[in-house]
Amino acid sequence: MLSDFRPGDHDHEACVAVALDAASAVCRERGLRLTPLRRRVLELVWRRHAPSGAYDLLEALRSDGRRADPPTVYRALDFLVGNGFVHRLESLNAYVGCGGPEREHNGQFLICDGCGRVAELEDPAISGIIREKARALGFRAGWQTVEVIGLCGECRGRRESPA
Amino acid sequence: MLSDFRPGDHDHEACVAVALDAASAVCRERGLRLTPLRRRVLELVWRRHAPSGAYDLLEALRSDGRRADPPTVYRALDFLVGNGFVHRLESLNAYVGCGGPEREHNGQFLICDGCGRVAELEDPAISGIIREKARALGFRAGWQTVEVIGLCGECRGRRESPA
DNA sequence: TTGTAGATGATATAACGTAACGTTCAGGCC
DNA sequence: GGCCTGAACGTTACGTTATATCATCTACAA
Repeated sequence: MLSDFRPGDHDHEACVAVALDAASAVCRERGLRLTPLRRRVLELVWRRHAPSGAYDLLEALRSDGRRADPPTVYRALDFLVGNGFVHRLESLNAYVGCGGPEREHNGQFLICDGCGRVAELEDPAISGIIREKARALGFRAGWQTVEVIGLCGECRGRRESPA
Repeated sequence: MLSDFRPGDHDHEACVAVALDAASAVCRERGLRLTPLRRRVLELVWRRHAPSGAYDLLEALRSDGRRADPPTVYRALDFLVGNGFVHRLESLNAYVGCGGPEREHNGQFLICDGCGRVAELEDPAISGIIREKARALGFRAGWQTVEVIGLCGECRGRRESPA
C-alpha cells in the first residue's frame, strides 16, 4: 500500500516534508523544475490526507498573499499529476498526494465516505486482472481508473458502536 | 459482458427499443414511474453507444421543442442512474445506457480512445478482488468505479495497419 | 374534491476547467 | 556581460458541468 489511512495523531509535518523531499529528488533526477509555485501546491495537497479541490487550492494560494487565478493552479496540478506527484480522483474532481512518485504507477484508491481520507494501493493483482479481462475482449488497456467508495476501519468502528 | 462494442451496422433501432422495453418492465415491477421525460432521456442516451454529456442531452431535449433547463436533464439522469438504467462515467462526466438494468450491479467500463464507444463488463472476479483487497485493509467497499481507457479491437486494427 | 407527494418548470448561481495572449525568468551560448 | 530561447507564470475571458431554491403541475388516493 502506498498510502494508508493515517491515524489522526501521526506526525503530519514529517509526512509532508518527506513527500516534498521525495518530489525534489525525483525532479532533480529527471531534470524537472519544481518551482516555488509547484512546490507550494504540492505542499498544500499533502497538508490534508483528504482530497483537495482545485478551487480550495486556489483559495489557499490567495491566502498566501499571492495573486492566483484558475490557470495558475491547474497548470501546477497538470505538472504534478503529469509527473506522478499527485493523483486526480475522477469521482471527486479532486487531488491527493501520491505516495510513491519515484516509479510510474496506476494506483487504486479507497475513499472513506466517513472521514474523507484516501488510501492509495498499487496492487498488481487488481490492475493485472483488469488488463487481462479487457484483453480477452480485444481491448488494449491504457489507463485504469479504480476508485472505491466505502468506510475505513476507523469510521466503521465509530458507526457500528456509537458512543 | 453486458454491452459490447457493437459493429457500426447493427440494428440500432432494435437495440434502443429493447433497452426501453427492459426499462419499462423494470419500472412496472418496482413501482417506478418512467415518465415521458425520463423515457425520452433514456432513449437519447441509448441512441449513441458512446457516452452523452448532460448538456448534449439538454440540447437534444430542446430540439424536441420542449423547454428544458439543466435541472430537467439532471433530475432525469438522477432517476435513471439511481435506478440502474444508465451509468455515469466519472472519468468523462458523461452517461451511457446500462446493459442489464434488471439486476443491481457495479460494472466496469472499457472506454475506447479511438471511437469513443464504451463496453460494459460485470465481472465478479474484478469486483471481488477489489472488495477483498480493500477488506484486507479494514476498508468496507461500497461503490466501485472502474473505468479503463484504451483501444478497442477495431480501432487497434485501424491504427496498426492504416489503409 | 381535495389533500398530498412526486415530478417538472423556472431562475439563479456554484463549481470545475480551458483558450489565448502577454510577460517574466532561468539557463545556455556568444 | 549581453543575448537568445523556451518554459513558467500572469491575466482576461469564457466554456462546461452541476446544484440550490422556490413555484407549479399532475397523478393518485382518501
